[in-house]
Amino acid sequence: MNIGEIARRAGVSRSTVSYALSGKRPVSAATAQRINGVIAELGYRPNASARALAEGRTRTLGLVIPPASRRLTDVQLGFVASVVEVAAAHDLDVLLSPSGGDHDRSFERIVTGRRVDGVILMEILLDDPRVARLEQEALPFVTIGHVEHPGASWWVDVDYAELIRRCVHHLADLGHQDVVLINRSDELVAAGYGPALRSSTGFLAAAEERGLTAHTVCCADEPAAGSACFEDIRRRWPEVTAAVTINEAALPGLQRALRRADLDVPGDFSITGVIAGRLAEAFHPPLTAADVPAGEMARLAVDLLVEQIADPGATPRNALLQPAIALRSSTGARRR
Amino acid sequence: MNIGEIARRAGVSRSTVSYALSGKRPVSAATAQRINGVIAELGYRPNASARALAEGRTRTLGLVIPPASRRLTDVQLGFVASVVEVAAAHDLDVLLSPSGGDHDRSFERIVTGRRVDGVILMEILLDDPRVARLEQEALPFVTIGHVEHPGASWWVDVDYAELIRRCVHHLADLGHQDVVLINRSDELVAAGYGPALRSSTGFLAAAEERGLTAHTVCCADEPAAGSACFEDIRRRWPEVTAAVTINEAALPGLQRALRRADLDVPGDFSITGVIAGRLAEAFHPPLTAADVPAGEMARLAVDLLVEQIADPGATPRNALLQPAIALRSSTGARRR
DNA sequence: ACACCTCATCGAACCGGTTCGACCTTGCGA
DNA sequence: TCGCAAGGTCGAACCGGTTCGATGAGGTGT
Repeated sequence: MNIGEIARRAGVSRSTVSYALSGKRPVSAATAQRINGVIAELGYRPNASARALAEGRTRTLGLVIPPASRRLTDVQLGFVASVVEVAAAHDLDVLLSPSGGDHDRSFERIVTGRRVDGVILMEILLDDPRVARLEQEALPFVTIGHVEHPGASWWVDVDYAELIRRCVHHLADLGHQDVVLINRSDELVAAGYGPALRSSTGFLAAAEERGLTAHTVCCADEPAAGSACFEDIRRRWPEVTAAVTINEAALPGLQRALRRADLDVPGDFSITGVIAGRLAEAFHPPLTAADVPAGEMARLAVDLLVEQIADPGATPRNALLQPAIALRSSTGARRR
Repeated sequence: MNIGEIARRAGVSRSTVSYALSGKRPVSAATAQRINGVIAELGYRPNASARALAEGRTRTLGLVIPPASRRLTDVQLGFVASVVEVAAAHDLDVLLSPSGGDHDRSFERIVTGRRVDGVILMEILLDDPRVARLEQEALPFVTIGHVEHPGASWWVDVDYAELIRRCVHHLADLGHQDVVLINRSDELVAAGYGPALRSSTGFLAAAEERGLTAHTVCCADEPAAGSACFEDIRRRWPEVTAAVTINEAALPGLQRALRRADLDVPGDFSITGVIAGRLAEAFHPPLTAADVPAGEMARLAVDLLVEQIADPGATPRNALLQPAIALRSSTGARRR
């Protein structure tokens, strides 16, 4: 079922079939109809590899995800699904590449082998080697999160510093004096993971603005660590009455530790932060938190990438999202 | 940076470079070294599209996932991540295609355009049109779940009927007389989703074996539905003392409803079923449940697919997994 | 010394599309 | 009536690899 076969059966040349399909040159109505008839009859579709070779583009986007060993968070998973869906709307396919901070075989295969027209890079570090690699390869790309000094680059990010700042102000308004930030894992912070670092600076800055006493702790991305972390906080700083967190994976553990300590939320202790809406709703009570808009980020990322692919010379654009904090039931006035 | 350029700089023909790279014909040590030197210097990698066209295979697997609109469950997400990782170990890339029961554009693009060497089909229905499509296209594929009458086909599945049967026996051993199955959504059941149907039959059969009174309900895949569903159960069958479920998404709602009804687990009410380990641990108390081994399923699925691609004439194989039920703390003796 | 074989390499064809330039009609205006 | 433009089609080149058959150089056996 190749284009030559179609041409033969329709009694025309291969180029005429090609033009009938692409519409890049006029084809007489009679011929077009004959060709379309044959195509429909045989269920023909052009071979994607051949087309990619000839056109010099693959109609495929690469999506670099964190390695599976480090479990993807709920937000990240929603993001992946949305990217695939938005790309499909553009008639683009999505190739997945699990890759740690260092560029591994999978990443190299996609980038150097010209398997994709552009790349979306998830969970980038403040100084990410893969960014340099993509620039060197002159492959269009959009990062989720931005590097420390995003000269002229394309990215989409959530303004963690600002969101955390708002959370702190919200707690201060409620009368809290002693607050803690439950950050993500040590390793991520050490590796230079932007959201973790920016949350931390935003948190400390806001606490200072409002004259609060602030502590920050790192917590591995799993329930057990959440419990341990909370107990640690109670032991070290018993005066703390509210927590801000961006660590979704630790929430179940946090919940359990709160119950064990027989603390009522928000009566005895307030919790807020940046949390996927679905998880915030699942908490008991539902969490007052900013929801990372994974779907919108995916749409923006794909749109930016498509724009960049269409015109590689365009001046880079970016988007810094500031989703609103949804008021639910986990924050209340200080009461001790 | 194409193979001609490498050949020119190494002073050999294109075919010699190709043979040096593939090792399919001997190349003298001196020439090989010269070629490798040039390749390393220029950072050359063969163009994936050209190679795919020439070889007739893309070194890419297609993974058909449920559409993003229907949120992927935790297990499914773990599965996707594992598939990508296992495929990467085989030096294969993974192309994602969101597709509902009906074959849509994305699915057709992947299948007909020969973009992939084989397909893994998630969440198939008992009678799935996409299976027929793949057979017609003579494209190797492995299904997750099996169709009603899997003549000679390749698949991997979890033995829901058996697992649910064991759950019921476990509850019967603890003295429970009245049990309920909280199944997945009406729509899925109506569409002929295998695990839902097989869970139901396994549940009823086991209850009969042990002389239990059994009820089954469907529940949409979201927390709110879980609450409503549980309240409905209490109202209709107040004598029920234990539930078996495969609906992970409803768990948070179930949890909330239990608390509202002031029921202690497992003192007043026992819960078990087939649940992702991570979610089972997050429940309060941790759930006694069978864990769907997403990682192992992914490994098996990819291995089977690779085997089938290597030898399309091989006799089909399949795997029916029966993971053990992990005893945690959500089931106890009947006490009323 | 000659035939013969092996090893290393080359050139050409091929995979299945796209695209460019050329060609032949046909219709229109001057 | 002739010239020219536009419409429709074709053949050939090209994208960047792989693979097959042929060729030449060098070594061996008789």
